[in-house]
Amino acid sequence: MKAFRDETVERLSRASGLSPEAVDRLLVVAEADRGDFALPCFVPAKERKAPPPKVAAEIAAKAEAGGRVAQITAAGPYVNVRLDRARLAQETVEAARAAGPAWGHGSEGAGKTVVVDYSSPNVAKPLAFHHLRSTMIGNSLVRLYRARGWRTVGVNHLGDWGTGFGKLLLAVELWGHGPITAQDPRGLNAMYVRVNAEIAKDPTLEDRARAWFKRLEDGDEVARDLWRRCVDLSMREFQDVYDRLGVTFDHVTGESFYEDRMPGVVAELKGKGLLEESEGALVVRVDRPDDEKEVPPCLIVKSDGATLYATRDLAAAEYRRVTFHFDRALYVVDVGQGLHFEQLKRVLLRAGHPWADAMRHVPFGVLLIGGTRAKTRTGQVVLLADVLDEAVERVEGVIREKNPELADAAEVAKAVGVGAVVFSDLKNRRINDIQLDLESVLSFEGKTGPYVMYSHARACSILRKHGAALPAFPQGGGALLSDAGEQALVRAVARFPERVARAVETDEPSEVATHLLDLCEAFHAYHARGSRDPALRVLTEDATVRAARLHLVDAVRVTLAAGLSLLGMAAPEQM
RNA sequence: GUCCCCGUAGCUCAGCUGGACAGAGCAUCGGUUUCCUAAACCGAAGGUCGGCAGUUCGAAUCUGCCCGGGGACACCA
Repeated sequence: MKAFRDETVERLSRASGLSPEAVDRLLVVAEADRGDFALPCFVPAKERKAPPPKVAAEIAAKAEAGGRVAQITAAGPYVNVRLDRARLAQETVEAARAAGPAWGHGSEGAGKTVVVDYSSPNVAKPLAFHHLRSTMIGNSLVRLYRARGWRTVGVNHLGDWGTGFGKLLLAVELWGHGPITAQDPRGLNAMYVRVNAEIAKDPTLEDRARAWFKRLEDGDEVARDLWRRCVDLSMREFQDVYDRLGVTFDHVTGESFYEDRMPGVVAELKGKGLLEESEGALVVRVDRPDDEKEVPPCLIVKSDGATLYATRDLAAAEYRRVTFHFDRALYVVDVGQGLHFEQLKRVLLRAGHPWADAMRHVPFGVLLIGGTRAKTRTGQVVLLADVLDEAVERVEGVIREKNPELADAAEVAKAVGVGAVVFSDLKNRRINDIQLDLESVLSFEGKTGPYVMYSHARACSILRKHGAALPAFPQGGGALLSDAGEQALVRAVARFPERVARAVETDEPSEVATHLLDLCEAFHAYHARGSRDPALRVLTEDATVRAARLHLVDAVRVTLAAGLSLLGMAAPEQM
């Protein structure tokens, strides 16, 4: 598609006298029935002090069609461009099939490194449904960046340190370590919920929890031992869910990993004269004279001498910079932490680290339950593992009903069930808050993961039915893929790579998800019309037509498989 | 109080680096299975793009104010 756009720009540039850059800025993608591209002539008309329709007519008259451009016509104030669709069909199908799983890949990230911090759950709590967001958005971003040539480093920054642990150790002091010895992660969580409830009733317990964390930080052996066992227990449970989701990391480093680096961070800030005492604590002021808003100081050391997560994030940022030399660092963390990352970046900049500008908070909306934010502390959670179980079970039911012959039904149900949950999270823009609505997460009709996977399975089914290897693309076959249904597929396949690039630019996996839905819609409509008219089937009588259509279906299959993979989903060949 | 995000059909959303008539899915109603998987397709109905100004040849898209919802604002992460 890029070659087609470039050529369009070149021809319009020559005809209009505008620079290629100017044409490229103005050129829009037209709706299919109007052509392929359109050039609105309002801006050039203004410069020439002539009416837009006149300018459009002049440009259209001067422009020469040819090559990849079939037709250039004026329509009111617009110049419409129609591409050589036979050529577009052929080049697109050939490019997609040649690329295979690498369709959509690009090289603009070559030589650059991105560190992606995602999932990063707190230890001693189970993975709840809302953890899906950071986990799957981050997982997808890693795949997307890698596809566009970046070297990627996926980091799981476990919350295994902090006052939360003090609370847990306090709980053990109060009620014993039963859940730990019993290897019972849910019991551990119940204890965490209970201790938070107790603290809410009796605020003096808060201080005792802080004291426990201080003991941990000071290296107290009892505290250390309990802590280690809690972390191990949680990690085993996390890994189980990550395996089911197909999520992996390059570096799993808890906040505790930075424990011995924290004094260095504090010393650095002190050495640069940035630390100030405030109400017994040490802070760095990060407001600037030209600020239009208030940016409160960043708290580095608490009044009892213990550190905070800002301290650890500073240590982590410096560590990642030194270790991975990143050109970009993403933090896939909910939108509520915007201020924290703003402060973090400002502290680093004040400390003379210009690379901090490469840090990007990639925010996402929170999960709402009954209109209010889901909180693990109050125990008001839906476990992620339970949702996955439920989804897989429902899919098994659907398979029994619709495809009882399916050989590896259990495996397929796992893939489709998990895919349904994953896709429900990735299909919308990150920033939207999401209401917990299991019915829509577990529905398999309409714009869902199973719908996309089903499209892929149907494409595979047609190719399987054909049996033999695909014949060569027929001479002049592009012209056989010329009707509206086929052209819609060609366009969707052709535009896939630019959507992937855009997903990376905007850190937005939903760019890919919505594009796949568009493609699926076109594919199902194309597929269904064969029910009415055998001549419109892919596997039709005419061998030449059949060959051209098979190539197109294979290009669709390649695109769906590549897209699903970028979203971190499986693409079963049957379901 | 200050700041951030969101506000498009009954519900969930797409469209938002401004461009030709605002699109889907779910739900509702009506069709399609001797036919490449009906997890599908086709059709009907459904919208003051939260409101008011402004910028512009042109605004769902940009700016300001207001309203509504969510969130952040130091010793939690």
